[in-house]
Amino acid sequence: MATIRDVATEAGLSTATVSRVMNNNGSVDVALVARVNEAIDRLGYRANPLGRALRRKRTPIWGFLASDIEAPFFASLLHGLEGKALINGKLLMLCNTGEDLERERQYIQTALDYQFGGLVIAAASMTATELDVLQDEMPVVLVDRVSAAYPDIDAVLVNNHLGAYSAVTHLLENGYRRIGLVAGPSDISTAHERRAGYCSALVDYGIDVTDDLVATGDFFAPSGHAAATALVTADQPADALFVANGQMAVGAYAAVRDLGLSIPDELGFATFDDDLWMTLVDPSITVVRQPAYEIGEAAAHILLRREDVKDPEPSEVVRHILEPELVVRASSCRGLGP
Amino acid sequence: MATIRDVATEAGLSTATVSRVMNNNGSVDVALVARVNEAIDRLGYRANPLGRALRRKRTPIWGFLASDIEAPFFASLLHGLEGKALINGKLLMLCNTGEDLERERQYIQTALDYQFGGLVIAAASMTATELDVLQDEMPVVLVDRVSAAYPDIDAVLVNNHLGAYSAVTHLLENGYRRIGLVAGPSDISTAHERRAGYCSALVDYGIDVTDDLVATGDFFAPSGHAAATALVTADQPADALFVANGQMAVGAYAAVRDLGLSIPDELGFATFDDDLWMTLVDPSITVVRQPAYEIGEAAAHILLRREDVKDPEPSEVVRHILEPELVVRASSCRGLGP
DNA sequence: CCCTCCTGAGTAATCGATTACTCAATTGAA
DNA sequence: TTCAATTGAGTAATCGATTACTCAGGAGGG
Repeated sequence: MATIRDVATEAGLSTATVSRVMNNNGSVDVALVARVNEAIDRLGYRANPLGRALRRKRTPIWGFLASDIEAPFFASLLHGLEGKALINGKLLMLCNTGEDLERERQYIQTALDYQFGGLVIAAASMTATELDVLQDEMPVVLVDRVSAAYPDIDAVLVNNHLGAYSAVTHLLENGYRRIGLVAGPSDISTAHERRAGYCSALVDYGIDVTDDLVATGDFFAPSGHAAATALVTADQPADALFVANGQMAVGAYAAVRDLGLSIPDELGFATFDDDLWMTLVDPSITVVRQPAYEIGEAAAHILLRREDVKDPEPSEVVRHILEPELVVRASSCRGLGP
Repeated sequence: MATIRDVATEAGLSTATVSRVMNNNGSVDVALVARVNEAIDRLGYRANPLGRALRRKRTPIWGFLASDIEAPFFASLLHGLEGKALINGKLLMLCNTGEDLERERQYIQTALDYQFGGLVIAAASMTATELDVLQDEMPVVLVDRVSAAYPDIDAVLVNNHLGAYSAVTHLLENGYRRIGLVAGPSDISTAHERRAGYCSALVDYGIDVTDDLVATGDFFAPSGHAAATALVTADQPADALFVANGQMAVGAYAAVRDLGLSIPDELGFATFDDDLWMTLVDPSITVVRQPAYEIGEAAAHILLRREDVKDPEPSEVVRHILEPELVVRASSCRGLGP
C-alpha cells in the first residue's frame, strides 16, 4: 500500500503539500495540485483512514444503535440512514442491542473509543447524564424514542399520539365500541404516547377508558399473543383490537386466528406499523404507517448539520416530528369483509 | 481521555511495560502488573483502538456485505454473526449493497482501507481476481452464495439442491403434477442449485422438465408476482408453484390471491425461506427453512480460526454445508385445506 | 530602494499505541 | 569466582496522516 510519503516522493514534494491538496486545505499552486493528483493516480494511492482518524480525533463512522434490527421498522430506518451516510462518505456501524442494557452500554463505550462521527440511537434506555457525556464527544440523534429526561438532544420522532388517535377514531366510526389496546412498555415513550392517543380518541368520542381493555406487552410478538388472548377472552371481551406495534401485531393476529374469531365481523383489528404480511392475510390489516425510511434520512441530515457547525454554543435543539399515515384496509371495516 | 502515557506516569513505569501488561505480551513482574492495572483502574483508561490499529495494521472490525439487509434471511444471518462477533470483541460493519456492483466495490475498498479483521460476503458478484486480492489482505468467508470461479475461499452454504428436491418431491407426493418454478437469476449459485434440485425431483419421479413451467425472477417481490402470474395463467397452467426464495414468494402469493385461485385445492404452493407471515396466512405455507442464524455463527467461527493461524500456507479450504429443513404446512396438502 | 506583508511550501511535532533494540541485574554452570 | 544466558524493563522508532511553525521570495507602500 502506498502511503502519503510515497506520493510526496513521486511528486517531488513534501507530505504536507500532498495532504493540503487532498484536503483542499491551505493554498497550493495549481501546477502542484496537478502534480500531486497525477502522482496519486499513478500510485493508486488511498489515504489510510486510521492514520487520519488518529490525528483528527474523529472517525467518519456513524453508529446506529437499535433494539431489534430484525423489526421491519428499524430495518427500513437503517436503510434510509445508510443511503445518506454513504453519499456523505460515512460508514455505518450496526449496533443491535436487543433491549439489553449491558450491550447498549458496551456499544456506547465503543462509539467513544473509536471516536465515531455521530450516533443514531433508537434504544434510549440510558440515563440523561450518560447521554450528556456522550453528546459532548459527538453529535447524537435520538430516533423513534425519546424521554422527557433529556430535552436537549436532537430527535426525529413520529407523532404517535396522532397515529393512535386516528386509528382508534377510525375503529369507533366503524361501529366498534369496546376497543382493546395491546400496549407497549410504559417506560418507552412511543408506547406511552400511543396509549395516550388511544385514550384521547375514546374520551373525545364520549367513551370511558377502562383498565380492563388495556393489556401491556413488551413490543415483541409473544407478548402480543398473550395480551390479545386476554382481551378477547375476558368476561366482557373487546370487540376490536388496536395493537401498539407491528411485532406484537404478529402475535395478536395469530391469537385471534387461533381463537377462531372472524375479522372484521366479530372483531375489528388495527395496528401501528405497516408490514408486507398485513396485505397478504385475508382480510388485510388496517395500519398506522410510520415513515421509517424518512426518519433515517432525517437523522442523517441532522448529524451532517451538527458536524458542520463547530459552534461552541449549541444551536437550537432539533425536534423533527413526522406524521404517520392511517392506511385503512379490510380488517377494520365491518361489512367489507368476505 | 487518558492515554497510555498517562497510565505509565501514574504507575511510574514506561509505556512499553503498560502495553505489555495490557496485551499479556512479554514477561512482566507480577507486582508491576498489579501496579499497572491499578493505574488503569484509577484513570479509567481505555486503549485507543485507532492508535492500536494503525500500528498493528489490523482493525477488530468485521464487515458484512449483503445484498438486501431487509430480507429476513440476511437479517437473521446478521444476527447470528453479530452475537459471535461481539463475544470475541469484534465490531460489525454493515454493508448493504442492494445488488449494486458499484456499491459493492466501494465497500470492499473500504474494508481494505480500514484493514478490517475479516469480511463476510453474501453478495459475491465480483470476479475471482478481485476476491483473491481481497483474501490476501484479510480472512474472507462467503455465505449463502458461491461460484465455481473461486473454489479456494472458505464458504458457509446451504444444501440448496436437497432443499428444492425435497420440497418438489413433497408436492409430487401430494398429487401435483405440473409444478411451476419461480426461479432466481441463473448467475447466482443459490438460484442455480435450487433449479437443479427442482429438475432432479421431477426426473426422479419420471416427469419431463419443460421450460414453459419455469419463470425466472430476480429474487425480489415484484418479479415473483410476474412470474407466478405467467405460470398459472398459461395455456397449460401450473397446478403447483415452487418459489426459489422468500421475497419472491411474497409477490407470488399475492398474485395467486389476486387471481382468486384457492390454495391448496386448485394450486399447491411451497417456497424456499421461512418467514413469519407464512404461518399467518390461511392456508399456512409450506417452506424450506434455512438455518440462517447458524450460517452467521459458522461464518464467525471460520473468521476466528483464520485469524488465529498466521499460517503462511493456507490450510485447507473450508466448505461448511448446512442442511435445510422442509416444513410442511397446509399450502401443499390437498384435502387438508379449509 | 528598503521594509513589511503575504503567499506558498517544507520541516518536524503530534495523535496513541506497539515493539525492535538495548541494557542492567540476576541466575546458573563451569 | 567468573562468565554466559536469561529475565525484566526502558528508550526510541514506527504505523500514516495532519498541522503548527518556519522560512524564502515576491508584491506593494513609503
